[in-house]
Amino acid sequence: MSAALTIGAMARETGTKVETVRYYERIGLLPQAGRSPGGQRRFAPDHLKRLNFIRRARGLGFSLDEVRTLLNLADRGEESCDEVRRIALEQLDQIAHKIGDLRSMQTVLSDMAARCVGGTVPDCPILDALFTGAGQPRP
Amino acid sequence: MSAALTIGAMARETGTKVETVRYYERIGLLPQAGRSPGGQRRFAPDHLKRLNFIRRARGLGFSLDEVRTLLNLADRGEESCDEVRRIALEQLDQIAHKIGDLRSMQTVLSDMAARCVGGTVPDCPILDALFTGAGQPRP
DNA sequence: ATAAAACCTGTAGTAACTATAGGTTCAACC
DNA sequence: GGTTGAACCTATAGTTACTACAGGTTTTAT
Repeated sequence: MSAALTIGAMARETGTKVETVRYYERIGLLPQAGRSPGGQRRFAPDHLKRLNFIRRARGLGFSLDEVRTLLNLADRGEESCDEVRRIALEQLDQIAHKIGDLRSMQTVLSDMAARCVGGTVPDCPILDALFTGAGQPRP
Repeated sequence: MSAALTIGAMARETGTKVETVRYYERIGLLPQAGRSPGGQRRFAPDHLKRLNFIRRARGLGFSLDEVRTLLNLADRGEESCDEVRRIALEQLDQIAHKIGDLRSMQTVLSDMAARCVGGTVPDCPILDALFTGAGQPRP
């Protein structure tokens, strides 16, 4: 028998609140956990992996619906291959954009931090450098 | 006189809902817009730039509070240079992590899409490849 | 001049948590 | 075997960040 995790352990290891873990189970993002004789949840390592994924994806700005889609991709076997490919490419596109945006931010912030060492921030125009004008349409 | 934008134009150009623009103004993320004689909002190009920034940053998983912090960095002149530097470095750290996570996702999704061309998805273990939180040291 | 589109305020609803209340189970110690 | 305190349970209410009306006014195009 592999190690069964309590909800507290799950939360601790993923930086999640206990209540949030229960919430994810309730809305079906995490499959129902097993229960102890007394009725407390006992999670399998698989649950932990899944929760970890959810949290990271959320931190990157994916909605719970998008996370659900990504997880379905993972769960799905070989059936519906075209669909899998379509979704994967769609997400890749979004990810490329996100990385681009983060890179721009990185550049500007590094510049700023570097200039700050000198003693003054001349007039750090973070907005100008980064997000001038209208950006790409969002999917 | 530079072009004054209606709220609809602002929304259209940034992929935002009109209501959301008003919301940002209400909570002080966007400074008060000017008004037409009849009382409708008229935004300056600066507002557009700012709104654009907010939207992108939100799409990258920054909270409104973090966005506010970032905007304050931009607004601040040369005063409080140490503070600016501290926050910039902090955000840089976060951004580096986010880029790393997105890269992992990219790798796995590309692999999946590539394999899908062949006709079948053998058993694409997106979770295993990516976020094996179980025992892996977090970067 | 008029009609449709876009705007206004104000309020209520949704998504994704987060906190609290009031009670039960578990594990560790005597 | 009894007790006690941390961790757990359900259920519900509150928070954040929007989003969607309702009911009315202003713009704009004919």
